[in-house]
Parts: sequence; structure tokens; C-alpha cells
Amino acid sequence: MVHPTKKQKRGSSSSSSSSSSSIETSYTVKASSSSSSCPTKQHQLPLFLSKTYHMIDRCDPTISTWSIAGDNFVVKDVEKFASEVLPLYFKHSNFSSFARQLNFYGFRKLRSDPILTNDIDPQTSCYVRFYHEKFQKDHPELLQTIKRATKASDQQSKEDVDTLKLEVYKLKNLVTEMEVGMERKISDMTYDYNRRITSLTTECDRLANLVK
Amino acid sequence: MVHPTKKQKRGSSSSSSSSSSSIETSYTVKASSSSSSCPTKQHQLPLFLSKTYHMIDRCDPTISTWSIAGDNFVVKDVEKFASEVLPLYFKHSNFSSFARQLNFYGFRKLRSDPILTNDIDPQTSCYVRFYHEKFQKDHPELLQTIKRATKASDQQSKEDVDTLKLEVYKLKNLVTEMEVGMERKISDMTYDYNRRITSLTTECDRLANLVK
DNA sequence: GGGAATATTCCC
DNA sequence: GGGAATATTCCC
Repeated sequence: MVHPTKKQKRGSSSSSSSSSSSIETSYTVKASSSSSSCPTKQHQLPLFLSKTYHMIDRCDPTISTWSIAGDNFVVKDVEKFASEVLPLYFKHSNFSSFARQLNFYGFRKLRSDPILTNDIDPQTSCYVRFYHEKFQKDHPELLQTIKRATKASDQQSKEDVDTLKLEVYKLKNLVTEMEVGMERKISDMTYDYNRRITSLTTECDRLANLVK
Repeated sequence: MVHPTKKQKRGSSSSSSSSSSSIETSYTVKASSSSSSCPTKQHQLPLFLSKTYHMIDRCDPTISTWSIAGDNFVVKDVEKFASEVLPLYFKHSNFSSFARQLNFYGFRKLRSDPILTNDIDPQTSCYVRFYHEKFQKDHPELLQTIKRATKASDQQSKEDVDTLKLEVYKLKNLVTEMEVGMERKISDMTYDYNRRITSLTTECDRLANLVK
């Protein structure tokens, strides 16, 4: 089978279909050295989102299409969708890989869940629906607001690091407080000690003089 | 162009060439819940290594081949290698992506670097050689010992976490030592203090009795 | 050559 | 549905 995306680079539009692209498909990694307000080097819409939007938009509606209200999309024939549609846009033909990406971007699976067994429509029971608040028919401008999840391990590591840094901070404060407290306590004790010693010594001297 | 690896899954052998595979090509993620000595679920050789080994082994030698000694491999025609050979094994046809993967696995680029400009052979000056101690012609068994680099950020995070944990450990020890030290110091001071007060008080009492 | 992001795979 | 690995891309 011909693989139309073979030489595709990020930033070029999909080569498999017509090109009246209404959404930004380029992707640029945010320059690590620039501030986040730099207008030229911002990361743009991930290709996954623009590809998926176009894919649903242009798909044979008997395989996959928008819902009637346009607020979700349905894959009616997972088999055909995987083998015939996905490879037009992605470097694979696995439905589960597509679903994994949807999951990364926060899409949720919708279920019809009929109450009665009799209500199960054999025609539509195998349909798979996906929903994302910002993934709507005729509203590609919303796509920009969809954020990909950062990896959980990174998240965890960051939290771990932050927790440990806080602990180090608190411990250093404690050490400083203990040093100050110890110094003051010893200073106070020494003061009292010397005062009482002096007082007793004076008394001894006075009495010693009287004894003489 | 036909894309032979389209439906390939990890664990299946490359479908583009003959199949007298002498090396393990399956890949299984290490089960996180099992001990590292579990023989059935170990991660095997990454596909990148087995694919690259076969690729060099089977390549048209005018495009890429092993060195004469078999201890490195040379890409003689980067252009053709990228467009014709890479996509037989990988989901792309970019030489830089291939090089990036080599880099992940610890391969080094070799240069001929002739001393004299005259020594530059226009035939071979554009050759690109790669070397890895464990990537040798006729020794596929060495491939298993090649380890992919873990991501630098993870590495960094791990080191950061370890450093911070050590710091927390040291600070907690310091706090304990300070507590013990302070207690002993105050105890010692109190002891001296009481001894001298007692001694002086006794002397005062003795003198007071004499005065009476 | 390598950092860091997204993409794809595999597993639980 | 999501964790974690490898794969691919893009950038410095």
C-alpha cells in the first residue's frame, strides 16, 4: 500500500488530501532560551490535533464522522478506520495507538449504554465515540487551547523534587533556629549563672570580712 | 512507494527481506511488578538494534556496508540510504532521525580526517562511518549488551532527587546531633552551675554560722 | 551530539 | 485509561 506520509515533515500539511487547510499545522518546539512570550518560536498546534480534525472532517461518513450536533465524533467501523483511514495521516494503522494519543490530549470515550438489553442496536453498538470540550465540528480555532498531558513520570519527579526542596528549606531554617536558640539559651544561662555566682561570691566575701 | 513495515508490530521480524533471523527481535517491556530475574517477560533487544544490524548486513554495499574489519559500518550514499533503505526498516526516511537513534544507543561517528587536503578522496570523503564496540559484523549476540540511554532529563531528575535526599539525610543528622549536643552542653553547664552554687552556698552557710 | 517535545508501542 | 518504554522530529 502506498504510504503518503512517508516523507512528511512536521509543519508540512498532510499530502493525502486537498489542501484548503484552515488551521495551523506547523509545529515548533518552544525555544528553551527564549521567554514564553516570544511570538515567532512558540510551539504551535501539535500535528496530532490538526491531523485528527482533518481526518474526521474528510472521512467517509460510513467509517467515521462528526456527531449530528458536532460536539463529538464517532468511529463506526474501527477495522476499516484503522486499516484505511489512519495510515493516510499517521505512521501506523493501529486503533489503540490512535486512542492512546486521544487520551494524551484529554479526549474521553463516550458510551451509549442502553438501559435495556433490547435497546442494543447491533448497527450502532460497536460505534466508538470520543469527546473533547475543545474538539468541535467547524471550530478548529478551539484546537489551540488543547494541551497535551506532560508525562506522569516527569510530573512525579517534579513534585518529588519540589517536596524535597521544601524539606531542605525547612530543615535549614530549623538548624538556623536551633543555633540561634542554643546561643541565646546558653547566653541566658551563663548570664544567670554569673549573676548568681557573683552575688554569692559577694556575700561570701562580706561574711568572710565579718569573720576576720 | 510500498511501505513494508506499515502493519508491523514489535516482535515480528522485518518483512522486507528473507527471514533467516539469527537474532532475537522481540521486544517486551519489563513487567513492572515482577522481579528483574523473571525469564519470560524480560525486555529483549530493542527493534532499532536488530533492524539496524540486518539493514547493514543486507544493504547494497554501494549504499552502506560493514567496514573491511567488520568493526564499524559506513554509509556511502546518505541520500540513497535515507530514501531507499531506511523506510524498509523504519517509519521514516530521514538520515538525521537514524543518526539520533544511533546516538541514543551510544554509537560514535568516525571520521577519516586526512592530514593533507590533497589526501581527500572525493569518492570517500562523503562517507559516514559509525562505530559501537558491541556492533560488529557476524556478532549479533553482542547486540544484547547495548543499552539505550535513558533520557537525560530523567537522569538529571534522578540525580537531583538523589542529591536532595542526601542533603535531607545530612540535615536531619545535623539536627539530631545539635539536639544531643545542646542537651549535653546544657546538662554539663547545669551540673557545673549547681556544683558551684552548692559549694558557694555551703561556704556562705559556714561563714554565716561563724558570724552568728 | 544531544535536549526536549510529540508519536507509537506494549503492557497493566 | 494510563504508565513507561522506544521511536521520530525539531532544535540548539
